[in-house]
Amino acid sequence: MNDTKLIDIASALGISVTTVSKALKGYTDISKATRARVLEMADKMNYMPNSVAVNLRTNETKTIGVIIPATVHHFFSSVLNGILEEAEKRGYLVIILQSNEKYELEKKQLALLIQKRVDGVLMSLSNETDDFFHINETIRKNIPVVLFDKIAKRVDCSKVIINDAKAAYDAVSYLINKGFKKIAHFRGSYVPQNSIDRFLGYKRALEAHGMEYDSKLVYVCDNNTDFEDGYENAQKIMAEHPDVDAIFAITDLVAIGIIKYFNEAGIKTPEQVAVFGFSNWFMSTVISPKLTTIDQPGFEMGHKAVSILIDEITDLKEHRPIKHQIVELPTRIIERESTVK
Amino acid sequence: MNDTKLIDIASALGISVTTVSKALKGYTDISKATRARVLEMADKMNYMPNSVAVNLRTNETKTIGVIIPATVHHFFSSVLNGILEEAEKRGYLVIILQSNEKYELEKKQLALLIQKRVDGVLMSLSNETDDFFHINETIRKNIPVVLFDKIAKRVDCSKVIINDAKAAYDAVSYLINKGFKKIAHFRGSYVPQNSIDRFLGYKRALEAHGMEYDSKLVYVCDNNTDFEDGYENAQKIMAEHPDVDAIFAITDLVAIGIIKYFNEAGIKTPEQVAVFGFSNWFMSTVISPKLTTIDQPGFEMGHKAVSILIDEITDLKEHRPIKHQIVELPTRIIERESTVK
DNA sequence: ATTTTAACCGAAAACGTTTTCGAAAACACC
DNA sequence: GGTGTTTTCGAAAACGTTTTCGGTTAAAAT
Repeated sequence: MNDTKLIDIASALGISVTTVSKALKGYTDISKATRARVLEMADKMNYMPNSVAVNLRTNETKTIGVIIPATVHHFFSSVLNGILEEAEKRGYLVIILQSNEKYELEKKQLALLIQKRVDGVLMSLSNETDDFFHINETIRKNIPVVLFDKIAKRVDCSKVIINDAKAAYDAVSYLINKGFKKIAHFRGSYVPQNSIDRFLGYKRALEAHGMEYDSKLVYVCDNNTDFEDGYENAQKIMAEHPDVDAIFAITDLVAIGIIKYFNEAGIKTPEQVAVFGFSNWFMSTVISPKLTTIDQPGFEMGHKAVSILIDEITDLKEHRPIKHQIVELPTRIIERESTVK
Repeated sequence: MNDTKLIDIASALGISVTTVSKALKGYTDISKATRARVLEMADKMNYMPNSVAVNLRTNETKTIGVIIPATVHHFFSSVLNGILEEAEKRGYLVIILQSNEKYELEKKQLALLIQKRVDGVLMSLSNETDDFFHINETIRKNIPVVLFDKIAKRVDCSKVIINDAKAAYDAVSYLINKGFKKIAHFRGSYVPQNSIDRFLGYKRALEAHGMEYDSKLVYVCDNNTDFEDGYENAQKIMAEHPDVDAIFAITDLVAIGIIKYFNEAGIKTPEQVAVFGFSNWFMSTVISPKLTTIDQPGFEMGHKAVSILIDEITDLKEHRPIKHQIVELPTRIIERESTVK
């Protein structure tokens, strides 16, 4: 254990800790000469400031907390990637917590982060979360929060999102323009905003193009971890509505479940039924036929969210007013085989 | 900002900070009565200890650092999942850093973690890493390190691994027993231990079954982020060795690249050429034909690695001798369509 | 009535920094 | 030689805890 601290440098040089500290931090009231001596000695003794002490004194930890619903998830790991890169670039470390889509866990973890004195928090809400007191409390405590992807419209903070409704609208419009007549939707569960918005986009696109919305063509897939849901509902819809000719799925995972079933049941995609996914996961190029989907820029989302968060943190520190922003990242249709005859 | 501290409780109750602190921590020299009063007041004032101050005083941060080569990677995100779960259960937070397979980054990040005063470090080495000074230095500073998956045999610390050589040996033996005669290997780059070990397992299996090892049947795939490498080398091998009848790939990603090419080129899998992957990524069930592969227990690996690390941290704290352990997690063959005719 | 013991509490130091403020020294000017 | 100015440094407080050690009081024992 050769942990050198300020006092070691000070006594080695016969000067005070104050002077050493100031020399290292470039204060101007230290002469060039002693400053040089300090720098040299610090280097020689391999000095590294004790972050914990610095944190206590400066009241900032240069750490941000991140709460996501899951890590084993292509989209979220992309976001994480963006977060880590941008945070590192700006000199912040990041503590990750995963809520496993549980509201209670999410709440507990947020409390943990606050206690750890993180400088700010990045969150994507769990599917269960429909009460936002814990988030509002955090904001009230002057800890900046930025929400991404799975957000709550009613919380007053910065957000980084895609326009789920528009993306879904575009997807379904695309299908309509391709000539598909009976378009079903495999939606997600009822609470998350994305799920609602994508459903609304689906519905609006139908109505905008003079097609009748039929609630019986909407199936709920609320399992996020495997493609069974898509598989089973595909089976079901073909029994109940054998004349459906396209399905817009809430995620690539669901879409892949659908295609899996179709492949096994000998239902041709896209000839008999076209399939449209959402998110552009890696595996959407692995499945055959390759999946048409919406590209959801996870990496950029992580980048942007960190960037906004750190800006708010520094604004707060310097007593500048912080203005919340809602950034909407563009999405686009990735056309592949599952929708082109 | 309503951050209550010990002194707030103390003055509200007309007692000293010492007493409050002791009451909260259950010291026995505080009367039942005042202890109750303190607890109640702390609850009422919503007291949460300032971790930074505690850290400084106790000289531990209850935080562990994790350095992995990549986050957008099915295996590593599984490990991360295990790490997060076990760490949370044991009251530790985790700081994630990704090296992007770069040695210099890995080194810098380790320094960052040390400066942050993490209590221990979990690492999976980058592909470039062939110098271990930074890790040995960390250990010398009495910061426990446990390596997982991509380890260095020469570093003296605990490790959690699979037996890559044996797993590869089993895979190739399986192919041999299935009657495949000309088995190629798509290996990884030359530095990482896994890559070496899987290659050795391949070679030994051939030799053990009286088959000749031919270095011309070994192709190098050193790109870890997409399946192009597998795709291109599949193309190449079919030109150079059209009579190959099985390929053992170093990862599922490479295997999927191979199958993709075969599907496009009309080469039947497994009829003409069987394909064997490694890791059991999610997408190995998405590809058609479904991929036979080796199950690599990422979640358990994360779990175990954290468990060992925290044990070492507490042993160290209580001045017990720490004994390094090498834990080898079992793997097994997942037989799917890509190898059964 | 005195001593012993136990129960309860608090002063103070410590963890390693940062920053304010004042003091000393050096220099300049008349 | 006095006055003012600049340069350079350090003492000390502060951040919020934890823990040691001693002190006070009350109860128990003699």
